[in-house]
Amino acid sequence: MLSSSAFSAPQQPNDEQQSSAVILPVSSQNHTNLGSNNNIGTNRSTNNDSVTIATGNYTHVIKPTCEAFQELNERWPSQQLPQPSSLAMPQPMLHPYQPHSATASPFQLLFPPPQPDWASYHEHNQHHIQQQLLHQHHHHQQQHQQHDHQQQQQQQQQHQLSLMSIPQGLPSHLSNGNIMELKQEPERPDVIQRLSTAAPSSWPYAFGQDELPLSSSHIPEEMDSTCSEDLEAFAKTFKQRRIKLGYTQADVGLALGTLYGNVFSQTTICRFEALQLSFKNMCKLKPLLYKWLEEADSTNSSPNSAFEKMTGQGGRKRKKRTSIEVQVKSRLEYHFQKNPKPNAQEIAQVALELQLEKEVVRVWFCNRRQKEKRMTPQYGQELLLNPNNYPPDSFVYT
DNA sequence: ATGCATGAGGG
DNA sequence: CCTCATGCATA
Repeated sequence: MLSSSAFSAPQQPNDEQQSSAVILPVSSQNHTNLGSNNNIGTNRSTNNDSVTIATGNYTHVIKPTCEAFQELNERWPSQQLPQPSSLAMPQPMLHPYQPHSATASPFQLLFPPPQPDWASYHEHNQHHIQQQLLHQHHHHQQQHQQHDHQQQQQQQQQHQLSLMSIPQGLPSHLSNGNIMELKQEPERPDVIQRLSTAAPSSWPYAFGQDELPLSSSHIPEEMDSTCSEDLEAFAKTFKQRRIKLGYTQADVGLALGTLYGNVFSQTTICRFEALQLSFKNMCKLKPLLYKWLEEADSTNSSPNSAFEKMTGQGGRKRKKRTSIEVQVKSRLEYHFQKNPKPNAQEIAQVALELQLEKEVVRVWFCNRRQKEKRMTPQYGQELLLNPNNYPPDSFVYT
C-alpha cells in the first residue's frame, strides 16, 4: 500500500510527517462554509506528499470473515435518510450520532436508497433507463450469470468484512514509523454473527453538542461491531465535526499521517465521508478518523503551524490521465455489461474497436469493477432479487 | 468530487 | 492478470 516505492519520489527522507507535531491547521473557529465544498484551494497536497509515508507503515492486515454484512443487507429497508445535508448550513446542526442499537429496527440512517453512487450512472443516467429497458432482455441472461458470480464475490467479501475487529484505541506509541496493525480477532464466530443485530457496542457517546465528550480513555475497545449503520452515522458525524472544526479533508488526511503515520489524501477522506470506499476499507479507516476527531476536538487550542511541505520533487512521472469520451465510455459500459471481466484478448478487441490503448481499457475495467463493489448496500441483495434493478449503466451502444 | 492510474499482494 | 487501497490530476 503505502510503500515508499510506490510513488514518484526518489526516496526522500520525508521525516517531516513524523517529526512534526500534531498538525492543527485550524486557522480559526470560523469554520462555516469551509467544508462542504472544500478542496479547491485546500489541495495543498500537491505532488509532494506523494512522498509517501516512509515504508510500509502499515501492513496489510485485516483478515476478516463473517456474514454480518450480509445479514445487514437482508434487513435493508433502504429508507430515505432524514438527513438534511450538512452542506447548506451556516451552523451545521450536529446530528447526534446514534448507535445503531438505538435505531434498532426501523433503520433510519441507512445509505441513500438507490444510491447512485455510480458515477457513470450519473452521467448517463437518462439514457440508461430507457436504453436499459430496450436491451434488458439482451443482457438478462448474462446478467444473471454475472450476478451469480458477483454474489459469490460479494459473499466472499462480506464474509471477510464482518469479522473485522478493528482496535479502536490505537496505542500511540505504535503509531510512528511502524506497522499499524489492525489485527483481527481470530475466532468468535458467534459474536460476529450478531454484530449487526446485537451490539449496542457502537459508540459510547452521541455527538450532539459542540463539545464531544471525547477522551481517549473511553474509546471502546471491544466493540467495533462496525456495521453499516455505524459507518454511515459516523461518516456523517465525522464530516460535520470536521467542518465545524474548520478542517479540510486534506487537513485530516495529513494529520492522520502525523498522528498515526499513515497519511491519506483528500481523496480518501472524501470518499470515506461519502461512503464510497469498500466496506472493509471503511472499517479500517474508521478507527483512525475516530481517533483524529478526538484529537482535533481536544486540541482545539492552538491551530499551529501550517507546516511546510517540502517540495520533494522528482520521481517517475505518472501517466497523463487519459480522458475517455462519453461516447466511448458508453461503449465500454456496454461491453462491461456483456462481460465485466474480459480477458486479454477481449480487452484487445475492445481497445481496437474503441481505439484506445489496451492498458487504458484494462484499467477502465478494473476501475469499473471496483466501483461495482463499493458500498452500495442494496446492491448485493436487491439486485440479485431483482435483475431489473440492475444499475442502469450505459447501454448506449451505437 | 471523481476519473484514470499505480503498486502491493495473490495466484 | 486480478483485486484492493489509494491518490494525482482534473472537472
